[in-house]
Amino acid sequence: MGKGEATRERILEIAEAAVLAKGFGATSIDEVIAEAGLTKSGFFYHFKDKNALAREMLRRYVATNDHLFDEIFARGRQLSDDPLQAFLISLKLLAETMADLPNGHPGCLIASICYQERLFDREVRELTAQSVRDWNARFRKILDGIAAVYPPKEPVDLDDVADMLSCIVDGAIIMSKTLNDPSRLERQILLFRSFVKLTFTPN
Amino acid sequence: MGKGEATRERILEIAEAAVLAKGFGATSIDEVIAEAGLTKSGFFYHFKDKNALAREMLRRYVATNDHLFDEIFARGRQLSDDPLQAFLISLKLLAETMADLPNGHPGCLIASICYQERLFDREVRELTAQSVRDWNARFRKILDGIAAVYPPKEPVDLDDVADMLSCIVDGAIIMSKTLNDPSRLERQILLFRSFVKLTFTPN
DNA sequence: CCAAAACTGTACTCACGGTACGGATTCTCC
DNA sequence: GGAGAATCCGTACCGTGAGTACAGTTTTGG
Repeated sequence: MGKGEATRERILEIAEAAVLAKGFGATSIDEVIAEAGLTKSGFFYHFKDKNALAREMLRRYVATNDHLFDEIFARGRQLSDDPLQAFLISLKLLAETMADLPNGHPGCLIASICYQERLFDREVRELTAQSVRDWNARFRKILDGIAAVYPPKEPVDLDDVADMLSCIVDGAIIMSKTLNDPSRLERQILLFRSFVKLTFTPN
Repeated sequence: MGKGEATRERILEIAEAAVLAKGFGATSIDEVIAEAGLTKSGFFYHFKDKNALAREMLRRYVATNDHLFDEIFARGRQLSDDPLQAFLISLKLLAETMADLPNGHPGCLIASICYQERLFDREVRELTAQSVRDWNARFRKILDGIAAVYPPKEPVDLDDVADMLSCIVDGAIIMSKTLNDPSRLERQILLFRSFVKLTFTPN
């Protein structure tokens, strides 16, 4: 890794924390470069403008999350051959992972960008939309595997159930931050787990 | 209503739409006053700074939502004496109401503020937290009434179930906006309804 | 009609995003 | 070890938006 790449990474890390804490619009380049220890010229050497910064932040965030999901859901399948059990295990792991974050979940970049959409260009907005679609598709695939073995009791749309996980996580992060109570996120994921259990477990 | 009050109301309405569309930080006073048809001096006559604007916007938003909830859940109780049925009816009404918004739900001010917390003073943040607590308490009370008649099958924490509704609505709004698909909000509320039905309906 | 309320106008300040560009390091590779 | 590219600094500048100050003007309601 070249020196430039290391600087880029440092900028992205600092910027992400700042954006999640106070929003993109309120995050000044001046404060980011102050913390990163470089000048304005240095910053604009790496990113042509704030939108370029947003794009790279987003790519970084999505990649990190994808990797996390890969791990968690692979581990679930590894611990049980039954697709339902594997998913329930993974959800438990997900809840634990979220709960273990020291100061609570820092926030969801997609949600943060969502409420400031006009600030970003089409490419950034398309990136957020695509990542949400990908996550939903991932969950949907898992649910398909479960429904093939355990037909759901209540007639539910599996696409909606897949969406629900993202919705709950995003919503619970907001509630955790608003009420300053990190535990809510974990509890909401476990409640979603109860829902899945209740829906697919045969009587 | 004096003329000043009417102007205040007009400013708040314009500002709310702008904030939900692009975030508080990106909403300029200049554009708000241009649309409202008054000068900067006129604006600062009504609000001493942007934080005062945020406070009043929030009060307005919370009051509107409270009123909407009052109506919807009163209507549910009115249509059925059974607490579970009443809640299920109300959730259906809520889903319909959200779906009927012409351009999709404009967004949740609490969520919008949540991701820009550092921009606001303690009073604004306390206002958001209190309104979330109030909504959760409202739902919790309804769930208590249901659980008294229909003990839940899966052992769930009623506080968490109450939280879940807010989480899902907030999360679904984000997904709706991100994917530019207003229908997701309605479907998520109906899915929560399925969850409630599944949890409390006796076999 | 008169005083208070509801504005207007002008003229500032300060912070921030962004541009421009020349120069100085520092790294990399031959 | 030298050359060229990558990385970064310094400085000066522009436009926009938040906010202040304050004197003056219109509008409203009793």
